[in-house]
This record gives sequence, structure tokens and C-alpha cells, in this order.
Amino acid sequence: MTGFPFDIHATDGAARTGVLKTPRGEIRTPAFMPVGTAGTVKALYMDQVRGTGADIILGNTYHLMLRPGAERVKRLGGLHSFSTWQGPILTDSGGFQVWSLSKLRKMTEEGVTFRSHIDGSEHALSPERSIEIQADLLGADISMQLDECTAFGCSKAEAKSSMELSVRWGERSKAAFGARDAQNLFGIVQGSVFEDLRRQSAERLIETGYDGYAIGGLAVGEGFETMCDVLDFTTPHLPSGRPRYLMGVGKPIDLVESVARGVDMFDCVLPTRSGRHGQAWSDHGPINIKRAEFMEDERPLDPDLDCPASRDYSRAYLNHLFRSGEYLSAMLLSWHNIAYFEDLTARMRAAIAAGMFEDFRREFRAKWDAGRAAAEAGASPA
RNA sequence: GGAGGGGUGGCCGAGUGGUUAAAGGCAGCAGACUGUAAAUCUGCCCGCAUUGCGUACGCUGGUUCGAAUCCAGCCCCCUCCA
Repeated sequence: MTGFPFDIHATDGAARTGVLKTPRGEIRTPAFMPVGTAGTVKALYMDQVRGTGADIILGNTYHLMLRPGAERVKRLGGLHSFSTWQGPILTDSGGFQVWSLSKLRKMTEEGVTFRSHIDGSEHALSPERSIEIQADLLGADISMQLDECTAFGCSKAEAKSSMELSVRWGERSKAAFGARDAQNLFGIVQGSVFEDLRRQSAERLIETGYDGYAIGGLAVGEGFETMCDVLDFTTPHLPSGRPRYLMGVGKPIDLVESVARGVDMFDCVLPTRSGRHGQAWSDHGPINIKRAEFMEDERPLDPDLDCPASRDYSRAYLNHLFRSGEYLSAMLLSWHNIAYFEDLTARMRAAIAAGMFEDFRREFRAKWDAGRAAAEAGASPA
């Protein structure tokens, strides 16, 4: 496999900045990909998502196959046309639901059977079916192999067999995917927190050969330090010439520290979910907008961000909207959060290009730690 | 004027003799959220203090070992009939 052209423009330590060129547009890395599970980045119009600087968004195999149905999306012109997002789309294979919906599924070598969380009906997902849904029916630009997102805390033996299953599912995913010019397939490294398993997983993925390499099974409860440790001993085993995607991560500090370890792509529900829950993100950490202290605070969330939600609305108004249960609260906070995450990756790209990433990283950590200290003292971080 | 119903912690509202500082909801004060079963969930929520003490179910008095719960009087509110 050759994959979409991936031009690395600059490196700084392990950090890199570049561009992944897809037929539907360029993805500037490090990239943050907003999550649009059900074909929508929750509470945002697609124009707003594009306006934040997002180059690519996610969709989800499991959710879209249940509703409205993958074949239906195909009949309606594919996910891009259906959702109106004309840029690149990456779809998750359903592997995350193997973990998050573990109570509702049965696993075999062949694949997974889910009991729908919507109506209880049974739905089978195999590596082959996942690829059919992602690449052929939804029309994803980047498909992910079906994998098992391993739970944190499992034994090494469990992690090993799970990782090996993911490797086999990856091989079948690739066989089903075949050779395609306009679409890519990414493999997923598993192996929990075990160094040798992560290395073996990476090696076997490289033998199979993918267009990009994802790191899965992190941010599932292991904690920040452990996640950094795993990245430290995982990214060196991944091909430097192909994109590296840390799945499901994360908080702003997670992004910065992961970029420092050579990660190129991220996705996370955090900005949209916590936006719906009244939390705005900043370099100093999360700001709970419902706090009484903001009731008459006329400052915007961040006047320096080029986003109306961040710049034009007072914290007092956002506080009022959230307390009132108004839809606009979720819309504005999600908008700000996505804009903030996109701006954070843009700043990292600029810092790497300027050879100043270590300075950026150090300054960021100082702000983050100060915010956390303030929060522990009962104050708002920013 | 007559008949009936009711007054519970900021609000709504359970609770009819002890296991009740008093269910539940709302409001309030905080926190969490990481490839989305989440516009969700969790904690606190009378006061003061170290297990504890004080105060509290309209008001006053009474019965009782013990009362938000039973009795009497009073004060309010609602419905219906005049």
C-alpha cells in the first residue's frame, strides 16, 4: 500500500507537522478530528465545523448501520452527500463499541454480534462487513480496521490474545478492502500497557501494511502518565513516513504530550460532549460555565479565538443559557470547544514548523498546571 | 353563615405515634466526562461542633416513656352550598 501522499514539512524532536493529501482535501497535521458519530458533529452545523479549521471529521460504523442503516446512506448518496460534509471523513470500525458496549455484544473469531442499544435487535459485524459499511456504503475516505479496544486492567494474557485477534481482524479487513486509490485503510495497534505486546502489534501491522497506523486502547482508564509511557514505547515502532493516529484522545494536555511523542492525528468526543455538559476548554483546563462566579462576568471565553462563540458572547450569557437549559448553550460551548481544539493543533503545527515546539510545550504545561492548581484551590482555571 | 379539604425543610410534595433531620422532585453549590447507549452522571444541600448537640413539620396548650403524625383552642388558605 502506498496511501495518500503524506508530506512531513518539519520535525522537532519526535513531533512532526505535515499534510495528508486526500482527494477530498488536505489534512494538516497534527490534526484534531471532531467526532460526528451519527453523521453530525453534535450541536454544530457543518459550516461551523469547517469554519473552526477542521479538515476532517469522524463517522461511526456501528451507529450508522443501526440508524439510518448503511445501505440507506448509500442510496442517499453516501455519508458526505447525506451529511453535507464534503471534506474527508474517517470512520471508526465499530471496534470502540466492542469495548464501550461490551455488555451488549458477543465476540467470536468471526466477529461481533451486537444487541442494538436502540431496540435490542441483533446486528452482526465482521471485519469484512465493517469494511463494506465504511468504504463501500458510507464512502469513508479513511476506514479503520475492525479491532477490539482492549479494556484497561486486563491481564497480559488477555491483552495478548486480544491484540492477536485484532491483528487477524486487521488482515481480514485489509483483504476485504483490497487496493483502492481514493480511499485509505488504517491498522490499529493494541497491546494494552505492555511494551512487548505493543511492539509485536506494530510489527505485525507493518507486515500487513496499512496506509496509516492508529494507536488504540488508550485513554480507557490507565491515566495520563501511563498513556504517555505507552506512547513512548509505541510510536518508535511505527513507520515515520505514514500518519500516526491516537484514537479517542483527548484532553488538551494529552494532545500536546502526544504530539511530542510523534502522534499526527486525534479524535475525541470531549469538546462536544463537555460542551453539552457546560464545560469550556482552555489552555488552563476546563471552565465550568455554570459556576456562580460567571453570573455577571462580561468577559468572553477567549477573545483571541477567531470563533464567534469564543469571542462575542459573555460568560454571563453562557452561564444563563446553560442554567436555563437552552439549546444554544450546547451549541455555543461545543462550537467554542471545537474551535479551541482546532486552534490548539494549529498552534502546535506552527510551533513545530518554527522549531519552537519544546518552548510551546513547556509554556503550555505551565499554564495547564497552574490552572489545575487553581482548580484544586477552588478557583476557576481561567 | 353552612359543609368539606388543607397548612411539612428556599419551592413543590411524600409521610398519620417510635426504625424521621423527615422520601422524591425542583432550585442552589460543586465535580466528572477522552475511537459518543451521555443536552448525561456524581457529590453536597437546617445550624454548630470530634462520635454529638441544638433547632424543625401554621400557632398555643395537652395526651404519651415517645408527636409532623392523636386531642383542644386559635390563625390562615382552598372548594362547594347559601
